[in-house]
Amino acid sequence: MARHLITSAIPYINGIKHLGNLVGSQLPADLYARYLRARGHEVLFLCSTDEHGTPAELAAKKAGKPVADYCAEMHDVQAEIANGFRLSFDHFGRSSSSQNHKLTQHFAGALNAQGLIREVCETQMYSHADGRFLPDRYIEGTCPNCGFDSARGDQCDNCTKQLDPVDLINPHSTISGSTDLEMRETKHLYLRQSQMKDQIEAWIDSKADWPILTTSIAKKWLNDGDGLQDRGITRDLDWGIPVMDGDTPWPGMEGKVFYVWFDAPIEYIACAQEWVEAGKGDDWARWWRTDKGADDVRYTQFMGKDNVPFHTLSFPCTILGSGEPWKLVDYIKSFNYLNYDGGQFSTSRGRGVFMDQALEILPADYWRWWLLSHVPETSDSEFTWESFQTGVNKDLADVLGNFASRVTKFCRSKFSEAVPEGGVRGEREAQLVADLTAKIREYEGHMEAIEIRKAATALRAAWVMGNEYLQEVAPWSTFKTDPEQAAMQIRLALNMIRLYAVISAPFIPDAAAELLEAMHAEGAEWPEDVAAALEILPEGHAFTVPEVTFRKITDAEREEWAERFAGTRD
RNA sequence: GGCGCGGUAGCUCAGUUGGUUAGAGCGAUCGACUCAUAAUCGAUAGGUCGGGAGUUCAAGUCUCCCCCACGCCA
Repeated sequence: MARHLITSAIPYINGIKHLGNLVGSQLPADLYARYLRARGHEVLFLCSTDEHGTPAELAAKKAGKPVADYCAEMHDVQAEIANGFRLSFDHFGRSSSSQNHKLTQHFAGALNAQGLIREVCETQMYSHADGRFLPDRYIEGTCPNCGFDSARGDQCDNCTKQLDPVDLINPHSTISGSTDLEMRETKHLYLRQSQMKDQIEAWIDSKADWPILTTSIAKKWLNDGDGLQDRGITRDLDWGIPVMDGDTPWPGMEGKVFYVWFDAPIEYIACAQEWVEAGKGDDWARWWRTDKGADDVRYTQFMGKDNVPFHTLSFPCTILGSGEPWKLVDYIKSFNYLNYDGGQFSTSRGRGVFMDQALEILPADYWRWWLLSHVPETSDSEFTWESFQTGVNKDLADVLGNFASRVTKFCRSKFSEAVPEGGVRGEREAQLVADLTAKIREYEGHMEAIEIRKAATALRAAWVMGNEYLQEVAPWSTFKTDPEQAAMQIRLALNMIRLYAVISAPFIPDAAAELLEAMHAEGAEWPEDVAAALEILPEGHAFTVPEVTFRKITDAEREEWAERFAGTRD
């Protein structure tokens, strides 16, 4: 038994995420957390909402609400949807929590004490009408290069030229439309990541077992161009964590806040403090402080590839640079993107399926199974309704669900709704136990290595073994000549239903729970000994024929959904 | 333009440190069975492993060049 700290990249607050976001971090993290718990490990699985920054402010403004209220509401919405997908966070926190405020300010102070913060004076576009500095992308004007009239301050979408807001002709604020802009001087804090390049690189190099995707992105940023760059960690905004040097004011930084990328990962730690505050735990430090026991913790992070630089470079700079004994990540599992039917999911164009919509259509397990068995581990993968339909119908309805159905219904009709008595297992049964044992050990190996697709394949193969066995021993035939033989075969098959429920639970927790309930099973201990696990339901043990565990997706539904989600949400 | 991940049977993908006849699932075809959600099980299907060159006794698996897709950066 070990202790595992697991975090999923924290989703941004402004709206409901689509399936691509889900499969890229939260869902695989949940799978891993559930698996480790099932194996008896102590797990702390944390996630939060990432709430600071300009997009949140603008989304709140659009909704006509104070930003704090907006974030509180959206946090609850995201929490409810996460619950709908059965994401088993031990705590779902908020980066705007008081804990994160204090901790972020603490880290800034610690980094400053280590000489890793420098102050930089720079000029930025200020909008009088909006009463604020504008991030480059919120300024538009005519491109000096191609004449495109809606070029953004950071880049022209037409000719792709990189721009500076001052280059734009007739620049205006996209927030208010105002042209009353001026370049103003402002002071900001930079984290001197360049000082830590060697230390970070040595650390990355020591992680030979990380996914190629993770290390290749990290190394690119370490060695590209002039190497690891210092990064601004403050912004001229209202909504965020006020800049402080620990718990004392930072002269000249009044009215400024930390930039989201700085405070967001720190929320991983603050979330553990929130977890304690919420009464769910009593010692966050033993998970996060190596001087308080966290050396025994294995920390695994899950994220999409766009988040890799922050987790391999920026956040480690914060942790290591503080000079304090904070727990550093042990393994980073990163994912490629999930595309939608030939293109990208698009939040702005409403293209693809969003988390709330998915749950309106079908139960969480359908999505969990398909998404996890197609998770973009080695390269981008693609969601199509055809693939989803066949994947769900074949694997869940035909192979697993129908197995439970055929066994329980046969037993009810030939014997009763109780595990039948009599008969003795023979060679074929011993072979089945051996095969299942080998397959389940393989499954465990893939789960421990977080090879999710391979784990799904192994799990499915275990399900198939039940059907193979039934087909071969044909209890419907043996029943006619030797009912005790049939009883033994069905008794074994009934136990297999229970076994399948236990090992499948990390992927499809609701269906697993339903099957366990139908089998009137008590407990769901992991089958360390498969032979023993297949004798847990004894002769005479009553069960209930389960309802259809997985109904099939019809062609009509598939067509309707394909059209409905093609684009333009609301 | 630079960099990164890929380009393997109709589709989705596996293919360890190079080594006997390149694999799985789905789809398709044929067969078996009839307990079950018209479900299941079995067999078959011959893909120049993106293209070219090279290293090697031996390359999908290493080197170089090119093409394509996606992404990141400039």
